Amino acid sequence: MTQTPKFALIKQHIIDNIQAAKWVENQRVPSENELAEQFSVSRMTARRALSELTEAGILTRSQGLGTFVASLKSQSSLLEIKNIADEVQARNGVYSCSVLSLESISAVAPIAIALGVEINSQVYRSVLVHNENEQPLQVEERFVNPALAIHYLQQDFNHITPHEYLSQVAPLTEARHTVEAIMPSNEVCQWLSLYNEEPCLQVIRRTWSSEGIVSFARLISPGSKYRLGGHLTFKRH
Amino acid sequence: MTQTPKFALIKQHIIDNIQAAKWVENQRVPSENELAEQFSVSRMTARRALSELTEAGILTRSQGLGTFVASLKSQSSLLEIKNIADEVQARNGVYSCSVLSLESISAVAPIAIALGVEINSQVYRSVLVHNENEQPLQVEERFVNPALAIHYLQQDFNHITPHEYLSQVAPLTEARHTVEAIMPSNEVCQWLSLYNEEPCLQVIRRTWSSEGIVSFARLISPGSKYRLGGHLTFKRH
DNA sequence: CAAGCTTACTTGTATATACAAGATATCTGT
DNA sequence: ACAGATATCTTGTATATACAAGTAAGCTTG
Repeated sequence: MTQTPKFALIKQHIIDNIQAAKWVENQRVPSENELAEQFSVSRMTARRALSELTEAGILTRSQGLGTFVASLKSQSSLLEIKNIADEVQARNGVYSCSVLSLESISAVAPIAIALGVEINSQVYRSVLVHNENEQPLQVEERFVNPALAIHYLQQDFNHITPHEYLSQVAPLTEARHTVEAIMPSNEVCQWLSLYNEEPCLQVIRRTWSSEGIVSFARLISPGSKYRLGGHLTFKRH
Repeated sequence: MTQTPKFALIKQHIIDNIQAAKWVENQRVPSENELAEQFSVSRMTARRALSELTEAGILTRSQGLGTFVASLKSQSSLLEIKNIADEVQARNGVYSCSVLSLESISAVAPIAIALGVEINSQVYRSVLVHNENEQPLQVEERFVNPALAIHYLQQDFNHITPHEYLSQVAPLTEARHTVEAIMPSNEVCQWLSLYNEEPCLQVIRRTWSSEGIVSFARLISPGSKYRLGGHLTFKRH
């Protein structure tokens, strides 16, 4: 009947008022009943507009008090960390991958701690080089908790990336990353075929599933060939 | 009456089935009417459970077809880029800031293009050094579109960071970042008091408001002192 | 056989209603 | 003056109902 639903019109009205700075941070916005009367809709429809904007982080509500414009706080923005195979394909490159090592090793202290397993227990380790057009782009050294990915060593990582495989067998619930600029070790220089020393971007990623820590990975790329790109749009409407 | 609301129980039931892998990716989940009967609730209550899980990205719905378990796809995760003053304070450091330069300059081509203004028009430029415990931690070189932040040059950046000020005068709608590992120029080495060459993390950030491109910033930090930290929890329930 | 109609199921929008529960100001009795 | 009850606002949960609209299967008809 109506081209755009009524609740969407009310949402837009609220967003407009906030963006025009007529309603400022922490200011009260009309109540469900007021909006219902103002727009000649039922309370449930007005409620839907307020609820969805609350879910989107634009408003905050509190029972008994009312609904308010949310504070923007420190406006921290987000950087997306994508699958490297997807990234290469997205720019029409040819992706390939070489498995340099795939083994079970005895976990030394820092690795055992990072994986939450006992020191000197067996863990899986893989070293892959991701290539774009046959040129090494990133080396991935990964330690995997064998309890959560029993068949890790049997995988063919030319067909499925370690991250994809692990997401299947142990659905991720949490991830932590750190990004640093480092000078590569000699070993990494060899893996990446770097003849001249150059700074590299290192991403360290630890992933959790509901069962515990799944894996711990170091992703190292030469600064001249790789950058992390991020893109974020704030308020959706 | 009921301790936990009915719609929350239904949500939990669905999440449990997905996490137990009883319902897998792209599989259909019970319809609103089926859930309503199964849990002896009204359709609207069952609908709420499905809608909220859809909003959270756990399910996908399509009119006429049904509701399905969402695919995890490439599970790209997100890295938060925080305000550096907040970060320093969060680890109990003393934050301070030195303004090295604050001026109006003539925009050379690459800067004019990045800001979307005419070549050789005047733009604002600031160079700040952010310190933690009196030690330089990051240098911020920023170019600002004067049309969108007229009083930029009159600000006291010891009281408000450029990012905070710009967020106030021109609410951000979009941001793009790239993160790279670079070797610092001599100029940057001086600003950061680096005596030995070391790799640095460079974040380039462009920000948009509804009026256009607001600013273009280079944030450079020594690799030995600074890393970007990210943390993401996937499914909330 | 094939094009089009019907039917049954799905989700999407909208309403009217009821009661619960949190917050706040006002009124009341001591 | 103060404590407690009350009234009245707010949001939160839940139901029953109605119709709209997208999808897919089966059935009808030429």
